[in-house]
Amino acid sequence: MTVNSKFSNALIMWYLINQRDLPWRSSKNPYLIWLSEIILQQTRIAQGTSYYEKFVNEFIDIFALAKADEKHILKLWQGLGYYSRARNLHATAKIIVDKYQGQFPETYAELISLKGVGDYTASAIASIAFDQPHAVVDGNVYRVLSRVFGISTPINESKGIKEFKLLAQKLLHTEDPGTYNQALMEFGALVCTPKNPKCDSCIFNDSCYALQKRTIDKLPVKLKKLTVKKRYFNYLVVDDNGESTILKQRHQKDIWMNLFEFPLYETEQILEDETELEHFIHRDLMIEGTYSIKKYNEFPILHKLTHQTLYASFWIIKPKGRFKNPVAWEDLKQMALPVLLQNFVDKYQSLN
DNA sequence: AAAACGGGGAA
DNA sequence: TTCCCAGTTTT
Repeated sequence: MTVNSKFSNALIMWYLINQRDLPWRSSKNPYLIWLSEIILQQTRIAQGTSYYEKFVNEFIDIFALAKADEKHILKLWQGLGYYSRARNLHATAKIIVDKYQGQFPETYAELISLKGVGDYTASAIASIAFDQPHAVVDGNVYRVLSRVFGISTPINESKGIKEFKLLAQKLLHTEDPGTYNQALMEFGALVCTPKNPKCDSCIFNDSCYALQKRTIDKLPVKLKKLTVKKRYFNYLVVDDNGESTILKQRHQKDIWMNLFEFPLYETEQILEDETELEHFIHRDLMIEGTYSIKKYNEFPILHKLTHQTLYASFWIIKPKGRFKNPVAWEDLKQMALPVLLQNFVDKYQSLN
């Protein structure tokens, strides 16, 4: 028995006993595998599972998903983040229906050409749904392989990306690549965890390089730190006695693309009073001039994203006359809102 | 090659 | 706080 098959056999044995019972594991339907993989990109199982259930219940197959409105899909996606995944999900569903007659392509090359499907997801679908020999490399795989084999090449530079992909591919259990891939990821999620890995009960604790060298907490190596910029958002919340408000859809290439929000006035720093807002309100919101305005939150609400920290102030505007493009508050239930906005709406409505 | 893209949970 | 999650796309 080779070193490689020893590794994959041990892993698969461990997996058959210790795997979690997850909803997408009961099927090899490529639609369900694809859906679960998109949802789980950069997302914990615990967070993604309920979304998977929602989507499966709402869209039983690729045809149902392709026919849906993007607004509907975004609403179901609300709170999961990285909303380009939802937009690409819809675009790809249409492509599968229109170009492939609803049948998922089975080759890696065709799969990776789909929107929102990169090397990881193409490999996952090809191996899990179609038993093809493509190794996945996700965060779990980087961690397990870097520790067990003592590889300190940075995982976020091209050299490391290639090296780990090559190693994962070399270790691949070609008889059952789907199970091998899932086993490796599951092992990283349950045993070889980022903090406090369970080395005592680890099946590789007699050979693990990092454990022997006491470098578990040094691996995998990840370089670079991200820069976080600050932004100051002033949301203008028109409230016509709880009847209607004004909502805008974001279209710019920016955070939350295609989600809805109240009219936004962004500033370079925290806005203390409303004088700077008045021109904007009159020009973009009001048809007839008079209204009252009051700051809702004394201190800006902090909302942290990966690359930016948002400081949000909400200004409540009670119009005396008509205003442009009113939307019933009731209709907000259908619109996808960023979590920051949904939290505000929930709090605001509980007070009225 | 680097930066952007969400939100949440664990330590 | 910091890290990072079944990564991909754009710059």
